[in-house]
Amino acid sequence: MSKIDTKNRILDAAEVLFAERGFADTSLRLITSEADVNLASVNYHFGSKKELIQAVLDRYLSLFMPALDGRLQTLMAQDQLTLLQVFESFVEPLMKLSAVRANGPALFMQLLGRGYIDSQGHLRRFITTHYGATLHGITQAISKANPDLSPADLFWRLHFTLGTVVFTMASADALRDIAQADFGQQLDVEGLVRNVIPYLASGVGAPVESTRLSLVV
Amino acid sequence: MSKIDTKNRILDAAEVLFAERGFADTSLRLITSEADVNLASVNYHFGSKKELIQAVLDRYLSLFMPALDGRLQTLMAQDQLTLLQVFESFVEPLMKLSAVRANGPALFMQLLGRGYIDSQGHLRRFITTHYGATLHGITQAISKANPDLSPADLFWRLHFTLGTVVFTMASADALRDIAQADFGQQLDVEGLVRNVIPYLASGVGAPVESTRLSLVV
DNA sequence: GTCTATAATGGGATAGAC
DNA sequence: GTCTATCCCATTATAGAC
Repeated sequence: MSKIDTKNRILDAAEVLFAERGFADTSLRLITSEADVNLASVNYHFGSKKELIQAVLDRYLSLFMPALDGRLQTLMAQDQLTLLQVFESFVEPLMKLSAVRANGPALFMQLLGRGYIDSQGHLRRFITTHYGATLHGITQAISKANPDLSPADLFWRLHFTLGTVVFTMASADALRDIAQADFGQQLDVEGLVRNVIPYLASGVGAPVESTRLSLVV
Repeated sequence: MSKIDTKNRILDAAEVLFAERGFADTSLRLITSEADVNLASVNYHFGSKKELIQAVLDRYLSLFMPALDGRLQTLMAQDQLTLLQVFESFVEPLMKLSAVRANGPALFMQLLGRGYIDSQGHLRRFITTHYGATLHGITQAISKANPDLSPADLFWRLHFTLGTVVFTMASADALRDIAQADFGQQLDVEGLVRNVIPYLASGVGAPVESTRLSLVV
């Protein structure tokens, strides 16, 4: 096995620890000892812990977002599309993240969940400024698949969906252990993702009337 | 206004900060200065930061869980019940948490989300050991409302639901700000909860066949 | 029960030799 | 680029006077 450079050793160790323990609970000392590199090298290569976190996330985002973008554009060229199709278009870009490393898809989703909850809105801002076009493409595709949704409903349901996915992925390891112990079920990441898709599509496509009843003025 | 005792001053300050910033990012120094009590009093009254976190959560859990339990038992006495009814039975026990403090319902949901993601499974274990009977009642009610779900599907979809709710609530403040700015929409907590219910009910009730199609072997 | 003072630990970051 | 040594800061927790 060839020796990989220090920078990538740090990234590889950091993303696993960040995904498992969250950003705040992962010290640079832990990362560098796991990566078997010197403590000072993090600051040399990345400048600070915060910049390391961004680098870890962007290794995935810079692959995932353009791939998703392409998928969505293909989809939008169709006359008709369903919510199921929209959500299924996420799967392949996600699974291709195994190019970064074997369980890249799971790590990415876990990091996304951590990032959205941990730091107060840093990640949200980073994504909307850097990948705003792709995000807009998502809302357009869903709008086309379900034109009945008002912009406000669409906004909320997209965030419900995000919550479903990132929370599930953030606790995926624990949940799969339980499913294995209690039901003898073995799901890999793609199986888990495909398991959640009908739930998402059905939730996003739910009738809106009952929502309206309880709006507060 | 009457002077409340130190213990409750700590609890009141702690839960707000925990909900806003997460457990790891909230120091005892911040809590005690916000509560205007002495730093050492946390350890005197609660023993440790960890026990303070549990006390904060149990102030709500000890009210919410029995109330939900009663609701579910009433529901189970009916001949027929729908998923919407099951999820709507959560609303009143949740809203009654405003007895603890004005925005108790929102705080509780945010703390639940933080707890499930932050500490690696501590909260999950705490809830399953202390409130296992109520959790079992939830699965029974959903099973009765939708007998087609296999135990494994039910397990997954319940956790999808949990993810939807806690993630939404953990970022509720930011999301409501955005909804206000972009759509002029003002939702209070109950409005938000009732907004999410059709999504949940529809997701949990989604057909299971499409799930099966794409399971990976 | 409350306070001050301090212990003990672990964190991020950096200077400077190699 | 890498390493050691160290700075400086913040944390939790506690001892002991009041």
